Amino acid sequence: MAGEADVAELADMFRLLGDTSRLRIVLSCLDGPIAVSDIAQRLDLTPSLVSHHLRLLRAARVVKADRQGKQVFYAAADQHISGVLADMLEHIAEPHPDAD
Amino acid sequence: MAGEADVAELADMFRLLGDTSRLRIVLSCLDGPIAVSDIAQRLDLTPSLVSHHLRLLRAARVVKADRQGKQVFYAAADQHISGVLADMLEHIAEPHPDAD
DNA sequence: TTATTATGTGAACATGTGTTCATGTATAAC
DNA sequence: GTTATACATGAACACATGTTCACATAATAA
Repeated sequence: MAGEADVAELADMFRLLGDTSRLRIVLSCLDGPIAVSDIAQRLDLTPSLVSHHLRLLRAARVVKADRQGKQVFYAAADQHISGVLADMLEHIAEPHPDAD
Repeated sequence: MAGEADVAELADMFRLLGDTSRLRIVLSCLDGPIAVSDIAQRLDLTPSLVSHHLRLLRAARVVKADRQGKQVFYAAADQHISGVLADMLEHIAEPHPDAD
């Protein structure tokens, strides 16, 4: 169903979304292009930390950068990201018949 | 868009899928119910390791267990999981105009 | 009961990684 | 040129976590 190389890349993508700070950054980028400093202020994180995370997210093509003067605006790279998040939110929202 | 508690649970789910071994285990469960020992053999992992991972996956309701005699069969918990994996695979499969 | 198979679990180690801090680079205004 | 702002980056620390090993539990068979 999925090749060996795909599995590694898949895991990389999910691992990126598996951190709270990074996930919040991605969610902030879903609404539209937003500058690094605005993300930092909105999430109460240091600009340094946000930049570190954005570098990883950009390398994995989760977000794309767009420089405008001194500021750099980041936005979600494509629709699949929001699709993944929507599906996962549905999974969480599902009622649990607490079967253990 | 997403509450603070949801973000934490979302991140937990993605972190689980962010490990290669665990992701392969989940993928093995997509085809249908499969026993622990079969997963271990198919993926060349120790049954102990598979069991450790399955415990986490079951706790997060990614997979569900079904005991049948000595064996325990695991399967994907719901459709959202496969949906998430499909979307993420599409994201990876997308052509990259190598813009850095 | 004992023996065997299948799975679960706790501890310990090794490795990965998120965060902070200090510093560096880019762009704009003066 | 200098100064200020916005962002990026490298090192170092602290912590989380995947894996292994030894052992425990569940279920079947003799």
